[in-house]
Amino acid sequence: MRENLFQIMAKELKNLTKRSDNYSQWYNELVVKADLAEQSAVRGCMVIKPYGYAIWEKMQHQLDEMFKATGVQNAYFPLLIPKSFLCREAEHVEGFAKECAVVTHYRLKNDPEGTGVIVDPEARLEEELIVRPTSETIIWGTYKNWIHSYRDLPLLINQWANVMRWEMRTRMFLRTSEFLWQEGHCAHATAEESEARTVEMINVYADFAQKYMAMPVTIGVKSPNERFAGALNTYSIEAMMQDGKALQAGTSHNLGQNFAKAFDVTFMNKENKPEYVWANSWGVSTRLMGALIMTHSDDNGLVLPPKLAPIQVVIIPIYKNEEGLKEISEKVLPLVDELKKKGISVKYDDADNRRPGFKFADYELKGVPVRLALGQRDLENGTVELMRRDTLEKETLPIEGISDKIEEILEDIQDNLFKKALERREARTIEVDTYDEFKKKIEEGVFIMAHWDGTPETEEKIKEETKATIRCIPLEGDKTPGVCMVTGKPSAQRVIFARAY
RNA sequence: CGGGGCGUAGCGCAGUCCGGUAGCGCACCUGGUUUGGGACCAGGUGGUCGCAGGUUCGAAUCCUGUCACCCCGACCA
Repeated sequence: MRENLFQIMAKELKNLTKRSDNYSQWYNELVVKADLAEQSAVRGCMVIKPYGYAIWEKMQHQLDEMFKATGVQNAYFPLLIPKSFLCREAEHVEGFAKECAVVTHYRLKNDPEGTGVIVDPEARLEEELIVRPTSETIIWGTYKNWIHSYRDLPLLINQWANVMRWEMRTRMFLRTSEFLWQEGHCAHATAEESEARTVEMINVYADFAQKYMAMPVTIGVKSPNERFAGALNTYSIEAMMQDGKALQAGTSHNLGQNFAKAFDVTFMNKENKPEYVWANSWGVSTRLMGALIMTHSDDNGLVLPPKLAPIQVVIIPIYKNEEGLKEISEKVLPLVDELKKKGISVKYDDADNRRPGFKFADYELKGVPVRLALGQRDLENGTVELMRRDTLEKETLPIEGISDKIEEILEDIQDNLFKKALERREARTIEVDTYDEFKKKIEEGVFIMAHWDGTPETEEKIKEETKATIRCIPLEGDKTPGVCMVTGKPSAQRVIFARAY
């Protein structure tokens, strides 16, 4: 018989590093039990529940501010893309064709041979519509009408939207059929400007990941095999999950003039000559939620960095009767106000239908960074019990000045989570020089820095034999040349190999 | 699309081999006692056993078909 999450976690999943076998089960249960999301009735889709969505909203809000600081504006484009649009860019359509949902009809009718409704065969669309898997095509189809002169550039637009990719296999947050994301689409007058924008945005993502999600990432260039369909070049941020697998957390693509040519987007330059514009696109998705969960969580549940926690502090009263609760509330309510004035989101959970022990476990499961507990004993001593979610350490502190202390601890938790994740990644990143050693080490769940001859064939061979791919060619760090571990041909620098989600 | 698994109460499952009153835990409702780490006692509500056929006096159980979902592959900016 199946016990509850905690028993399962305790029994089967005690050691994080040994988790890889059951990792996906652990992850799924965590998403469901922490009340973030659940599988929907629609194949491969999920229902994001209020608590999960609150985290996403915090991410959105922060990203939006960062985008706007670079001059980007928000807009919105249609969900449905005419099939002919999608086909304009050859590589692009090839990359997405296998996973597109298609709208073919616009009407239903009563089933003449029974109850219920059927698709009305009379109502077939002349041209099928594709549910957007990404919006490059519809957006460049639109930009054609927006861009005429060099004075219209740069055009810096972002949209928050849902997209659909009919993936064969799905996993909550990491790869769902429908997902929420933002996609930025910029048009520039020169190749240099467009490249600079592409790099700027991957840096924004890296900043966000590290400062807000407390998740260390490596910025790098994708190998040709992993490049976005229709791009000249793809930059990505790559993160390591607790099982040592890699997760691509955000991408920024330099599209060159491919889409401008496909959609005939030109502008008059200062010399009054027509030129194709230079394009880039960049996006992050609800996959970041998955990354957040898999980077920090432990067997007690979610662990949220304070900067993204919908509830940063929860206060739980411990009392015997209504009188007791009243006394505690008198002490707690001014503290709640004080914390709110500092901009800290705080929940005072005085619901009397749950016992304190239940609440403790429940808020741990939800990843609330700081918990205060206040009972009769504390009232007498002028103290409060504080527990921090990252270390699970409890201490009893004077209630006097506790709000300053909390502010401090929240910052410390944020830093500590990043530090822990960084240490883990460093401990599990190794340099390897022979293919034999590579094959052995890759089984352990590590990032391997190795030399590669730069050819798709070699990468393909490694992928087939080891399931590891090149996550990225890091922009920073060691640039010492060497020889490819497989072919012995020259290599410009080490690249990151790992198994990926 | 291959290989494996599963479908029984809101959730998690037993029962299927060997056909014979539809079960358990959690949740929910009522009452009481509780409340410093997921409370306890008593009582109660809740089911076309995925769907469709077939065999049988009788099917959750056997047979045929079909549809979901999950895991492992293939696929995946």
